[in-house]
Amino acid sequence: MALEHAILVSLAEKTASGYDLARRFDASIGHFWKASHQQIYKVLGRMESDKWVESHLVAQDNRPDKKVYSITGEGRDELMRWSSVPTPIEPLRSEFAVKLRGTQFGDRDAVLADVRVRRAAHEAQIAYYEASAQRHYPDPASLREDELGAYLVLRGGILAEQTGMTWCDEILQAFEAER
Amino acid sequence: MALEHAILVSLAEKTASGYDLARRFDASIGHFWKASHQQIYKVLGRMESDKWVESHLVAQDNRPDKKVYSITGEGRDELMRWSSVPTPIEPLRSEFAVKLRGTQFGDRDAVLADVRVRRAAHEAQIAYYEASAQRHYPDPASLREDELGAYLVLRGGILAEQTGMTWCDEILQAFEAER
DNA sequence: ACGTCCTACGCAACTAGTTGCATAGCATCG
DNA sequence: CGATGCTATGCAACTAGTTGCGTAGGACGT
Repeated sequence: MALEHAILVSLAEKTASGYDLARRFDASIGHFWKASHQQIYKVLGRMESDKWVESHLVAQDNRPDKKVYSITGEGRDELMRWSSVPTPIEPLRSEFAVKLRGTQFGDRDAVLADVRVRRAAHEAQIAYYEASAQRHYPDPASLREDELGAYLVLRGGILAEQTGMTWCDEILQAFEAER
Repeated sequence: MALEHAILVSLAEKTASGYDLARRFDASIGHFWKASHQQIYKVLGRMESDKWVESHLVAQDNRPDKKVYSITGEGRDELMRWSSVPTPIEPLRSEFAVKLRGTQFGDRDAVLADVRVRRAAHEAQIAYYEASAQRHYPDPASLREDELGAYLVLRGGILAEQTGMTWCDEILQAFEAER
């Protein structure tokens, strides 16, 4: 269950409400672990019972009250414990790969159109990540200790997207050669 | 729901029992879409009610009977329909990325040990895929039409694993430079 | 005045997938 | 002769995550 730990990491960086977390998950951390607000609220409730986080209500002007969560000592202990357990290697899981494998039983042109769409999506995502890297870490040679993790994760995203694009190109080439 | 379609693709290639499918999912298709035998049996039941597949019992010597499934016309129609719908782009999902991001709140050396283990796993997987490619597709320049999809999927696996290894190297380098 | 969007929280019902177990015969190894 | 492991199917209970809906107030445009 990485969602709990993703939330702990996020709260260790900065306290937040469920709503704030949902927005963070739409942005930085969420590029590598998606979560809907419903899921976040549900898990936050469980984490509060487990004493990993605690909350207090904050009244706001012209806005609904919010419940701001912060990580507890036990939460930090759990983060430490979790970091020392090897992460299970998550197998690849790609519906697109299944489709590609079954192209001969389907609509070949539709699959190729799909590849082109995916290639464009990878390209856009690379541009987005590159811009983000440029903005937050203009000098990767000298990163603060607390920036290193986030930077390396961003690098992982860039590498993965570039690979996705390369794969798309290889697929298009192979199908064109075949025709 | 790609499991249904992965099963349809597999059955379109060759009829199989649930048990056979489970073993195929441990081998070829399963490298890109894992499924337990329980999940496969469950889904096969649903697919039979939906008339996408049909089964008949086959008695065997010295072995339990088996229920051999084959794809129906409706199943092939569904495969065709599915192939023409764009595949939703599946977001990255990596517990390891979450951990890397939170390294400052955890046990740095344990995380680095984890990276080394993962690097070795990627290396082994590449060797396995390369051997598989060599054995099944020794001449990629001249593939039969029905081999192309499976070959390209294998290529995708190799590319992804290589990227995983590259990422591990980058992480190790960055942490060594920092120390 | 009305519609739409944003902040903010949450429940209920569902689907997908995991974990643990049960059954049952035959093979193989020590 | 007993343990282990393979073939073969499946149920039950659980967890994680999705989809759809509800509430409630304020902002902002037309």
